[in-house]
This record gives sequence, C-alpha cells and structure tokens, in this order.
Amino acid sequence: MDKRYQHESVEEKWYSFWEKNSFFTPNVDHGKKQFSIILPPPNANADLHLGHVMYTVEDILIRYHRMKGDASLWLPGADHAGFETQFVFEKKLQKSGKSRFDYDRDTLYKMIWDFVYENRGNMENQLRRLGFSLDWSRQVFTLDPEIIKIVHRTFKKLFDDGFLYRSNRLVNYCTRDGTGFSDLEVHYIERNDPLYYLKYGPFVLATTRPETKFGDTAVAVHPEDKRYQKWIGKEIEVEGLIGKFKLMVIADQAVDPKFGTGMVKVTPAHDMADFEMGQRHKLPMKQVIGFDGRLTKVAGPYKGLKVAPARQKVVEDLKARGLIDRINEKYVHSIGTCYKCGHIIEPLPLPQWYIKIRPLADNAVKIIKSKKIKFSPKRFEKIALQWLTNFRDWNISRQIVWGIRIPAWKCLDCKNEEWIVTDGTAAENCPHCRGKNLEQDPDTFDTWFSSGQWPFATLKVKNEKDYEFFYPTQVLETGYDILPWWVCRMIMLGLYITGKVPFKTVCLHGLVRDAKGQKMSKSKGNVINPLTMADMYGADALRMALIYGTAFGNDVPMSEDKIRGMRNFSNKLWNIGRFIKMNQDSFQSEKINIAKLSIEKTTQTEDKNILEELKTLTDDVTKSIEEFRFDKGADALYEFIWHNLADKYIEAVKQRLKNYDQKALAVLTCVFITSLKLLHPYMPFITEELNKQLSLKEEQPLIISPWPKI
RNA sequence: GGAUCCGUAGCUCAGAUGGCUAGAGCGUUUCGUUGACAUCGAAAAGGUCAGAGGUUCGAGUCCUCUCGGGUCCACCA
Repeated sequence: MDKRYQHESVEEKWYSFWEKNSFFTPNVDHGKKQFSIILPPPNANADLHLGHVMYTVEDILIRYHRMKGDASLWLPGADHAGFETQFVFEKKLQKSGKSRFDYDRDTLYKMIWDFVYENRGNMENQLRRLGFSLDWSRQVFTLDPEIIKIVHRTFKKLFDDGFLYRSNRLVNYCTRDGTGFSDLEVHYIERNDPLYYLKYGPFVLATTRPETKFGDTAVAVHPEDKRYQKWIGKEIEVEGLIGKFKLMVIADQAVDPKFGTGMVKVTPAHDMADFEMGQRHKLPMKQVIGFDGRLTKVAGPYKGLKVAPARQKVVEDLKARGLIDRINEKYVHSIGTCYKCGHIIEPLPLPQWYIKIRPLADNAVKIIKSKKIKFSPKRFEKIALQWLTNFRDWNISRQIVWGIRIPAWKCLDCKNEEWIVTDGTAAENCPHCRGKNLEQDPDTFDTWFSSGQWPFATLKVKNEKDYEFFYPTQVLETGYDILPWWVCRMIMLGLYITGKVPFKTVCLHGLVRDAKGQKMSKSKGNVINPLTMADMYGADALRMALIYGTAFGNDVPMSEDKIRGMRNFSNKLWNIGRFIKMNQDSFQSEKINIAKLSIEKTTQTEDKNILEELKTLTDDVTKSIEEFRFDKGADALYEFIWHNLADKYIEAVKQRLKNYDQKALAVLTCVFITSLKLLHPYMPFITEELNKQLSLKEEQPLIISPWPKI
C-alpha cells in the first residue's frame, strides 16, 4: 500500500465495478421492503455545480438502505429545462451573430436538441464521478416520448375535469425573452422611481407610469372617499398629449384613499390591480405596450419607443404642457423583474392556459396536515403550507419552442373560440364544422408542469410493475429553494393523478455558499467547481465536506480548506488501513492464521472500551441517517475513527501488536472494518478499497454487505 | 406589512425533550519525525454563549422585549 491515499486510481475502478455488477439496479421484489428516491433531474445541457454534490444525501440514504437489504432504487433523470436551456442556447446564438428569429420553429428545436444531446453525457459522467449509486438502467429524460405522453394525458385530464382554463388575463411577460411566466418566476426588487402627480381634468393623481396614460379607460376612487363622492359615475374630460379624452370616475374598494391623492388612473391592460378593476366595472382594455416592449399605435406619436425612453419623453412633454402638478423624486417601490435576465416584467394581456390551483392546493394542504407527507427539518412544513395556501392559478403556457408542445387546437374556419384538447394525438377536424383547417397552440408547457409529474411519470414509463412497487417513493430530497416551484407542484399533481402522495418524506438541504456564507456566483468569482475538487482531493473528501459540520437543512459554507481537511481524513483512514495491513503481514510471517482471529473473550480494558464505543457509534450513525441528520453521523464517524481509534486505541495496542497479541489485531481489524461499513454511505470509494485490502477472507463488497447491528 | 432562519473561541459551524469544568474543524503558540500517517502526534492560549428582563433548584438551550444580519412572500397605483 502507498504511503498516501491515491484516490485517482481507486475511484473510477470501483464505480465501474459496482455498475457492471448491477448493484445499483434493484429488482421488483415483493418479499423486500422498497426504498425509492427519484433524483431531482439536473438540466441535461449543463455541467454539475457544487450544489449538485448535495445529492450525496440521497446516496447516503440509498446506500444505507441497500446495505439494510431493502430493494433500493435511486432513479436518475435529466430535465430539458425549457426556458433555462433555450436562454442559454440563445446566448450562444447571439455570440455567432444570430437570433432565434432567424430559424423556423422546427429547425430551432432541432438545433437545441442537438446542443443538449452533445452536453448531456457530461452531466451523467459527472454524477458517476461523484460516486452516486444511481440505477442507470432506469434513466429517463423529460422529453422521452413516453414522458411526453404522460404529460399530455395529465393536461387532458385537467381539461376534462374542469381544472384547466384559457384566459386572456394579464400575464407576467418579459419583453426581452419573449415569453410569459408564472408568478413564481417574477423576482421583485426595491427601486426608486419618481412618483408623478399628473393633472387629470379637475383632479390630480399619482402614478409611476405616465407612459401608460394612453391606455387609461377610467379613473378610480375609494367608494367612501368624501372628496370625490359627487364625481362617482360622472365623466371627466382630460387634456392629454394626444388630444382631449373622456374618462369615467368609478368607485372601487381596491383604491387606497391614503395613497397619493386618493385617485388612481385605471389602465386595465398594464396593471394587475387595474385589470381586476376593469373586470369588475367592464372597462375596455387599451394596450399601450406591445410584446416587443415598445409603445403601440395607441400612443400616437410615441409609437415605437421603448418603455423607459417613452416615459422620459412623456414626462418632458407633460411638463412642457403644464400637466404635471408635482413630482416625488424619492419614491421607492418594488417592481417585478425577470428572474433570469433581470429585465422589468410587463403585465400584458395574452391568452394562456391556467390551472385552477385551489382545489389541487387545498387537497395538498389537507394531506400535509394529516402528516401523510412529513418534512425534515420540520420547519419546512410550515413554509410549504404557507405557499400552498397562497398559490394563485398557475400559468403553464410558455412562448418558447424548447419544451413539450401543448396539445390544443383551434379551428380556423368556424371562428369558434372552443379549444380541442387531445392526449397528444393531432386533432383531425373541428367538431363543429368538421373543417380540417386546425391550428395548434404554438406554446409549450412550463418545465415545472412536466417535472411536477416526475415521481409517477418516471416510474410508469419503463414498466408498470416499477410503479406498483416503488410508488409512492420514500423520500424526496432537494434544496429548499425549489420548495414552491417543484415540491409543492409534485404534491399537487401527484395526488391529483395517482390519488397517492408522491413521496412520504420531504427532506430539504440548505444552499451551498462560500466560506463567508455568501452565495456563489460567477460575477463574485467565488465559485468552486466540484469536478476540479473531486480530481484534486477525491470525490469522497468532497462529499464528506458537504455533509460534515453543518446541521442538515442549514446553508452550507464551503471552502477548499474544508475539502482539504476531509482529504486529510481520507489519508488518515488509509494509514489506519496500512498499519493494520502491516501487522497482518508480520503476523502471517510468524505463521499465525489471521483468518481465524476472533474478538471473543478479550480481557483487556482498552479492547472492551473500544468495542463499547463502537456500539455507540453504530447506534449514533444509524439514528442520524434515520432522522435525516447526516451531519451528526459524519461528525460521530470522524471523531471516533480519528480520535478514539487512531489516536488512542492504536497507540495503546502498539506494544501488544509487536508481541503478536492476536486479540489486539482481531479487535483492531473488526472495529475498523465495522467503521468502514458505517462510513461507506458517506465515503463509498475509499471504504470499499480498504475493505478489499484488509479482508481476511473473500468478503462481499461493502456496497452490498449488511449494515452493522449492535 | 407578514413569514422564517441566524447572532456561541480569530474564521466557519455543532450544541434533541433545560443538568457534570460550553465542543469540533481551520487558524495561532510551544514541543515532538529511525518501522501507519507532517495530508501526523502531544500540549497550550482563546468564549460576560448579541443585550435586557422573566420562568426554574438550575438556561447557550424555554418565554418576552431590544439591537444587529440573512432569506422568502405581498395586486405600494
């Protein structure tokens, strides 16, 4: 054995050994308990980042249960990550001077498909590199034809059950990315924008968006506001930049009499609250801002200007005409931006498909409250409930090509507004006029609509028996940051489609941050590349560094120092092994049959002590995995192996070993091998290698050896 | 405005159901390498557990308030 642990030569060897022997592939065996986890699918086109190494937690659970003898399935997949991927691809196009508008839909789709397929293998090999014991034989992709079928069927069922509707309400639209979003993708930021007090006929009212005044279709006051009582229901004449126009004064509860002058301009096409007021008062909509982010012809001479310059120009002209009463320059409010590109989100009227979320969410709340789904750490239950209680209808339409096309058609001949929804097969003719001139909705699904069906979809595609045996899955483990995006939606859709919970326990880890607790980002330059770290210090060290020392569920501060520390631990393990091996060899050269060594009836105090401590360790590690406190197990193992076993016990028995004390070698070997078993879920490679090196007889590989019992 | 997490040694963090002189890693200081490991060992320094009040025989641990951070949510025109 080398003086130092050389992870390079060990890790690859063992992964292919495990994979070739199908240890990752459980059979459907009703005689066994099942333990199943669906891997949160990484983006197919992207490399893994440090956060993905938190999958270690799932690997710990899977390896532990596999050793316990359960039929343990960890099912890998890849996500097409619709908008995210198209965004990345468009950037790439940009670099070569092209844009997505240079290609027709099918060509663009094909180009992205090729792009993703080129990169997909990277991600998969990186998962292997980190030692994750995933069942590759059951691997799935969100754009596999069978998955698409399931997603289509879900859409149709929602439609048939009345949980789906088409609505021309305001959608969160990013004019730069050219697509609408759900509420979750809008990122609100605090910003200073002047609050303009504009003269509106006999009144003054406050707005931050003077450029939308061309879209006003009323002014509103609070119904009980004394100042405006006699005007309610009357029409006022307003002098504007493009001539005089008339507006009705309406009364609505939504108006806050304390804000501004207590009067608000109503622009139903560009403000969520105004839109709702418009609905209540049957106001017309005038769209001032187009989907290209420029003012429309409604704005007369201002047509074609982008929003920001338009505002400037409008303010300038209003000032010149004496139509601005005053300006509050210090006004601060929160404003919606695109979570991806940071551009301001425009609420724009666009027909989209919405899921009626209340019945689904209410059911999810009921299930969680009845403890059919548990959360770990517990505090996340409250957060999930808060989300589920506040969800509003979910817009699942996206104006992008990279995704699953929505299976809905419209007849172009009979002008019927009715949609023909299928389970994916192309609609052939209009049920009203029998016409064949049908047009499919050009939109695709929100990625989260398909990944929200992941637990049952992945188990149904290959083999119905998998679904029967492995569903519901036992644990869903992911970062707490996607609790509303993903976890809540899986619960809602899982319950709706299968009538069962998709998983029994939700286990949420914290975010990996830098050594100072700051978010890692390219712009800050504090990103740690997991593959580089694995190459330098070993995958085991990297895995352990992420688990050790931080209470599970809290954010994990990470530094190269910490990984190096765990590399040192690997080396410590290695040298304990080397010490044992050295003694085994010297015993053998004295013709002692080390295969027959036994720990029975040892009389030495130090032997009894270490064996007693090993019992405690076994108990601690088992409990900490069962309770999802992986950090406690890691701490206990580190402490025991380094300080109890190496520093104290080994030092205590060195003299006995020199004298060929067989009990000493027996106890030492037994304690160490047992520790390796307990450590194997955390650090699979080095433990497997050491077990092989030290085994006295032909032993099973650790990956399938039985979990130690007290 | 609401929710939630956090403030413990120089740094990063552990410290279920309150109970022996408050712990670890890294860092610092001193000493130690001829047969496991310098990616090591032995020892040491270093904390009014953010602050105040309360419950208790006893509080880092429970309650209230204050201060200081982080994160998330909300249709602030």
